[in-house]
Amino acid sequence: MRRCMRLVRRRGRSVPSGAVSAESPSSAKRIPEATVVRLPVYQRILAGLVRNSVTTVSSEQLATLARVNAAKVRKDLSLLGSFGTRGSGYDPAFLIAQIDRALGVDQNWSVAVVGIGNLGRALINSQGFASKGFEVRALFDVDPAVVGEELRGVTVRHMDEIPTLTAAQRPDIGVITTPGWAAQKVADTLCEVGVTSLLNFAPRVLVVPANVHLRYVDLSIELQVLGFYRARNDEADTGTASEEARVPMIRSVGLSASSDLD
Amino acid sequence: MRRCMRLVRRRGRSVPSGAVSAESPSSAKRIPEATVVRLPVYQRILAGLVRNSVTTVSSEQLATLARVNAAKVRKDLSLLGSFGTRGSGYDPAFLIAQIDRALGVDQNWSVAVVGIGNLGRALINSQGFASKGFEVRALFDVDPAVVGEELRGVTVRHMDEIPTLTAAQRPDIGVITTPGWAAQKVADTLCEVGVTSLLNFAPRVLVVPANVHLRYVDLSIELQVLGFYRARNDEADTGTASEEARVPMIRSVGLSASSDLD
DNA sequence: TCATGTGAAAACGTTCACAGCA
DNA sequence: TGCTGTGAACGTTTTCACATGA
Repeated sequence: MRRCMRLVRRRGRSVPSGAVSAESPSSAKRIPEATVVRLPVYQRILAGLVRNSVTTVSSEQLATLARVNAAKVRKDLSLLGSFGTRGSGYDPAFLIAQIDRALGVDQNWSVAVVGIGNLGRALINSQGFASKGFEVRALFDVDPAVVGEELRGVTVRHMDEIPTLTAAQRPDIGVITTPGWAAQKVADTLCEVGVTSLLNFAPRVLVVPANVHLRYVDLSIELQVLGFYRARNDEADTGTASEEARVPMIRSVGLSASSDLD
Repeated sequence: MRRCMRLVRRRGRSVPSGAVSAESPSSAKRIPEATVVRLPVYQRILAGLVRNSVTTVSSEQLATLARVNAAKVRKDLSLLGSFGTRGSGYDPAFLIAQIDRALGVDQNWSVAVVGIGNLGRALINSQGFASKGFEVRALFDVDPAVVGEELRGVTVRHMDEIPTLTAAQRPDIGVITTPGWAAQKVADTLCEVGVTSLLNFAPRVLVVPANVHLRYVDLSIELQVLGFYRARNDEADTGTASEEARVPMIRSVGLSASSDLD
């Protein structure tokens, strides 16, 4: 069972200690996925600060707002570069620009949504897509009642047309919002035309080529996870603590403990 | 043969005294969150096997279907107990029952959805809720055009009615599908009536009491993460490997490496 | 003085490798 | 023989603690 071992890992990760590459400032260090997931959160918070004309923010403040540990914020941000000022903090507007660059937001990705049911429609209309950097450029379904419909200026086409997409028309990101039973076929089709980033909302484990990035969003898993903790912890302390337990917003008080979950 | 039972006491948070800090009385081992998230996936796969009248499954097979490492499957399952048979494997139906129990599925949680927009409607109609163990029992919104509407047999009420819920009417899980700006207020209200499990779809970091379990589902974060990897990796290896890289569908072939990221 | 940036340590999660059992 | 269950190794992520610099 070692046939299909993936040899090509991105940049050799066993970097000798102290190997600080003195080259391009942009993608100097490897950014762990855990950090990547937090960057949009920081970004969102920073945007709020900018709207409120805040011109300086410390890692401690940012951490409080993001409900994480301050050291984590510093580590995360330091991966992008040294953008803070010792003694005072970070400039929100500048930080946003740096995070944007790291996330590739400037590239304006095109998105195709496959499966125009309730969920698909919800996503198309959601904030998430409206946000900068993402544009819904193609919609697909198989239902004759839906094909031809126009949503947000984009006409729904039949799924059979996906294979006819040219390289120029090919979306950067494919979003799968079909029923579970249809998801694998959709993924296959999208991968075949060269889509390499997929976001799957269907309750199904998908098989895709190794070069394709696949992320899952799964409502029923989230519910079941909540159910798990509900069944475990809550039975122990039901009823108590609805008063004092409220997490303090007070600055500089360590909120280290409650960072992860809760 | 376990040499020390890790009585995990770490992360002394500043919980006021009197809180029930003792370890969980119900089950033996602590189940890490990473495992909890995978359990519903296994469960779903096992259900498919049962439908196909499969009576035995090995960790290797299950791992292949779930696209994870076989050792991980065994570790995960062993946390629930020793349910396998050496030399042959696991009984899918039995395993489902065990996972169900661990997830508290037998308890039939009641769910309230707050924010009956596109997304809320999509969720209400989705498979996730239809699945066993979850029942939408209350719907809330502020829009007069929506309040009074009936969805799946449940009438939408005004959010102002949330505080009037009795303990018996209180949902086990609250789902927040409002716009971002309204989410914190909704969370506060739900927490005040004693809801201790929240699933937040609004693009906002929420502050909740320490005893409340809060999970996030955030479309724009997922898109941005995909954008990140798209911008980083893909520019490097476009064009190559579009053939050899295809993950084999062959059963029992190791897929060890490619599970997590990528 | 104050907050960043970062080695070092701790915690956590995954994978290996194999003892032990059906 | 074949597969589970699990110590131990390994890799990743978080947190600590403090040197460094504005």
